[in-house]
Amino acid sequence: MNSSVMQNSRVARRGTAASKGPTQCCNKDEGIKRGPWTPEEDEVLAEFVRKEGEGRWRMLPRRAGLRRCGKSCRLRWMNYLRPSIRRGPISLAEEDLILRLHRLLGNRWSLIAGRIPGRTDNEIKNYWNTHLSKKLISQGIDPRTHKPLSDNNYSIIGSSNNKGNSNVNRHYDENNYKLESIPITSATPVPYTKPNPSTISVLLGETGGAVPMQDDHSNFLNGMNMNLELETRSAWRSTEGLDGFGDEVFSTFLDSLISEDSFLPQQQQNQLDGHSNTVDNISGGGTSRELGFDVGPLGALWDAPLNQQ
DNA sequence: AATTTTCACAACCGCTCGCGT
DNA sequence: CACGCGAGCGGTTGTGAAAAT
Repeated sequence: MNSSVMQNSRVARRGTAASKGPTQCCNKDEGIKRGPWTPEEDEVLAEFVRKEGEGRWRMLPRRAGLRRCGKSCRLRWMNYLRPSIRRGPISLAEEDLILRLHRLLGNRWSLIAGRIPGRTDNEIKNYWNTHLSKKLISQGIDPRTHKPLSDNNYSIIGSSNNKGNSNVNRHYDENNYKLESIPITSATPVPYTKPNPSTISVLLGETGGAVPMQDDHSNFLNGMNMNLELETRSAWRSTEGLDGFGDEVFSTFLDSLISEDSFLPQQQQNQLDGHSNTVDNISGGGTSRELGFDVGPLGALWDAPLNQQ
């Protein structure tokens, strides 16, 4: 996504509200093509966007002569054709950063992607679901909460290892990581709802589902005399109508959190404490700096409360 | 060698918000 | 204020490839 404003303001907003009806641009009739894109389609789309610029996605297919819906065109461009997209495997440094940001932000993939140049939200989401969540589990860490698995009755919802059966959640056996299928009851899915800051840790709870915010974040913010509401308000500013914290403030705030300099002492402290630490175990020494980021000086907070439950 | 299962990721879907009318 | 459009987000699904049986 290349709209940082949108990235920062359009944080997770899945909700329980009634639908506005079917998406209008994606009629399944009218010969709209679906499925994988061909090189020819890619070329047409890329050429058109190069000439005309991004935007007006709904009109684009007709104007470009593509038999795709606008949404599909936009997704293809954003996730695959954009020149700024970085190809190749996720590096250890990127993985480290994803982990840190996920611990801070939860499943807000576009926000996370916004801090990792060249990577898309979709790519990061996929990488998380297929690699990182399993990696954390194998190290005894709950990928939802970034806490030790033994603390929770653990289940993963939202893992993409659900191929071919959308009505099944996969439970990881925390000892051997085998998957077992459990039927979803009507009460199982947890729709995304905007959490009240005071009830965030409740929303994080044991039923699984999308995790909007994590209470270790709140602890660490509280630990810094920074109210959880700062983060919450920043993340949900669009829905709260809050203008007290600008995007640039939140951006700076995030930058400060991925600073390595002050992160290290906490890592060492955690090791001394004999606790496992997500980043410790996984990062392999990757740094934000390796990614070419200029991060701020405040990162001491990053890891402070992880094991203080 | 054939079939089944698992994995990885591209693409889709349903939903929401901002904005213009 | 209500409505529709354009756009973006996160969860889910589809599918080809690889691995296992």
